Amino acid sequence: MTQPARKRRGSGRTTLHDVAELAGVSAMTVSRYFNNKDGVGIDIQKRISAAIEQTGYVRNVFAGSLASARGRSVGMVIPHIAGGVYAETVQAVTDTLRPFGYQLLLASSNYSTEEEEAAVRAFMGWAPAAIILTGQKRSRKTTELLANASIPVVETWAHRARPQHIQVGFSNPSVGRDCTRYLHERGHRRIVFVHPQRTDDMGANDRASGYEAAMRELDLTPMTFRPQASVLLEAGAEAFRTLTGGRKPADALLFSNDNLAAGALLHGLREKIAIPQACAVMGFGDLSIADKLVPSLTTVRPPRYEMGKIAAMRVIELLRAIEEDSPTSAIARDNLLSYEIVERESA
Amino acid sequence: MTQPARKRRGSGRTTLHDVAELAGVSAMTVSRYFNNKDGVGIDIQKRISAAIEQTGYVRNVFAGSLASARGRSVGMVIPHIAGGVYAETVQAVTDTLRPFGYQLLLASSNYSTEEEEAAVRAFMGWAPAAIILTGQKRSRKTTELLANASIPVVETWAHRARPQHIQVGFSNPSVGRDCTRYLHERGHRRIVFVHPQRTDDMGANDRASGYEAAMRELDLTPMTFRPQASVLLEAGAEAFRTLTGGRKPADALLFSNDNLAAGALLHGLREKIAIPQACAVMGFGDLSIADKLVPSLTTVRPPRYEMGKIAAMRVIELLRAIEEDSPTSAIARDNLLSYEIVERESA
DNA sequence: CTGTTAGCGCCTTCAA
DNA sequence: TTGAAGGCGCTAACAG
Repeated sequence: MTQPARKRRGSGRTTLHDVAELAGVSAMTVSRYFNNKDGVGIDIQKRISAAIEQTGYVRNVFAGSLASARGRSVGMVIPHIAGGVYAETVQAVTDTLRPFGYQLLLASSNYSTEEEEAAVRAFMGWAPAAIILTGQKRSRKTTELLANASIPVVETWAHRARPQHIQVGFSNPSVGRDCTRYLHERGHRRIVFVHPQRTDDMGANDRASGYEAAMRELDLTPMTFRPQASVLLEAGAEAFRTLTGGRKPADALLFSNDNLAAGALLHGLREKIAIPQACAVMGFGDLSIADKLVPSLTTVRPPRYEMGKIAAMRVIELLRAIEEDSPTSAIARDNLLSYEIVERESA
Repeated sequence: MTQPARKRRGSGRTTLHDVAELAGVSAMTVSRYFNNKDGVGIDIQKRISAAIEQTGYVRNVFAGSLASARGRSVGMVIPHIAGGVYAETVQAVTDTLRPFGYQLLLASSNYSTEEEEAAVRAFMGWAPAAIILTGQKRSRKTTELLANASIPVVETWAHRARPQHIQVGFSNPSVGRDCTRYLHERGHRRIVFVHPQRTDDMGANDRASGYEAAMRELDLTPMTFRPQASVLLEAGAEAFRTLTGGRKPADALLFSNDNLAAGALLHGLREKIAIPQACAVMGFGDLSIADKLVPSLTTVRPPRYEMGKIAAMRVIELLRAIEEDSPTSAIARDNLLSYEIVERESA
């Protein structure tokens, strides 16, 4: 018998053609069934859906994406998956994208713009429908890559005056300002801002500048402190010890993050110092520890989940607009979300 | 002029052929350059790499995967991204896979086997090279899907006697047993196991059974308690209050998780009850709060990162073995990792 | 070590 | 509303 010259064996999985054959229609009709059901007769729809059920057919994403030059994924780069800060944003993105059939491609940059660049480069091969990034600091090359890709780009945890991409974030200076006013309203005057030890947390610097502005508006003298200790909790204790001692002790400490603040509360507990009576303590982040400390920590909850959700929604809207060739101008490019001051016992 | 009947415009991006033309070789050679550099002459390699650099070429994953019927991704389903328990495992998987060029496809099941099934089904279209799941409870359909896919499957956070897939986990009964012995060695005799309120945490049940076995071995009477309060922290307080009161108060509480234990510690702090003097407290999970509480919480650290790392490594080994057609029997199918009892102040 | 040929499975385009 | 033809960009199989 004459066998074909050579034959590549396929993946072995059922294909669109198998389903079409079983349903007694052409492959094209089955393809339409998936892409816009409306264009297929009701009776045929039933036959097709039965055939799909029977064969357990799953569409081959590669073939479809190759043919249509359109990916069914959204790439996302976050600084760090563990640690819980960005996990909620990722969760929101997957939650929001799932109903629309987009698959999340996740990569972690480990806080490095080079690793972010590598991740974006790797994404490109997947022809993602859109890319979601974290923060607003990127390498030149990354910016180039994104520009060339000409796909929607959304920055989460970002808030700048002249955004290059769609951005979703909150204002750190406002956080600093609002916290300062919050403390002022409660009668505190000698309010000190405690920096993190590392200076690479841009958000903290922005909160500090908001604090300084607010203090000046209130005719108070801004005072900042940067602990020496490298461990967060120790640094918090150091700040508390240093700033509440001396001749002119602070009456409120505004910490750049919850871990530092936790260190202060812990110090207070061990030394049996009454907080907030001796000195109020306020943090930022609303980490899971915040409401478990004694006293519970007054802090600021950033819109972690909301940022992911809004980012994903803007992506969906934009993709739909592009597909329908409708104007994208109605889609909000600058999404400034609100944070929440969580009033607890420590301030 | 005769124009071609119809022409689809490509994606517009540079293709393998563009690179090949620029380098003065055939497309196939460039393809080989990517897949096994060794099979290409040194001088040609240089020409190719220059051409890639010049054009900024990125391989189209879809075309490659379609042609080779081999995906360059690994699908992973976890119960919950936010919350931090599984985030570290995900981080480990991405960290480990990245050097090998595999892209992570992440999905969250929200603790539902149906959603897990949907995620696995969605993955199938991406022809993942392997799938990593969490836990050992799955729907019939999922098991079928996996069997039909005939790709490596790894279960993390799993430990069963007759594993269907490669599994990476630790023994919850052993945790219960070891904690019990730990408390016994420190002189505690009236040790009570505190269940979570919800009964769907299989791990907790397994730890309880380990506890019960150990107690019997020690000729002690196992006692368990299930709080009524629905909020974890309140439930922990309730357990502490209930179990340390009465005629025969417990002298050690083994909590099924850190949050419950934190509730107990918090209760102790508020009521000025000395822990561990009045009653020792031990948790499970080593959440970030554990070392920030007062007293700091003695607990068990599950190998969160390690599980992800080992899972990814087994995937890599298996894929390599399959590719090289070498036996896969040497690859460990049952990976039992060790946890660590973290001794702190509370027990 | 390098090139040629054909096809992976789907979708775009055109035609009916 | 449905079908036929061909190509998306790459790689397996074969040939040299």
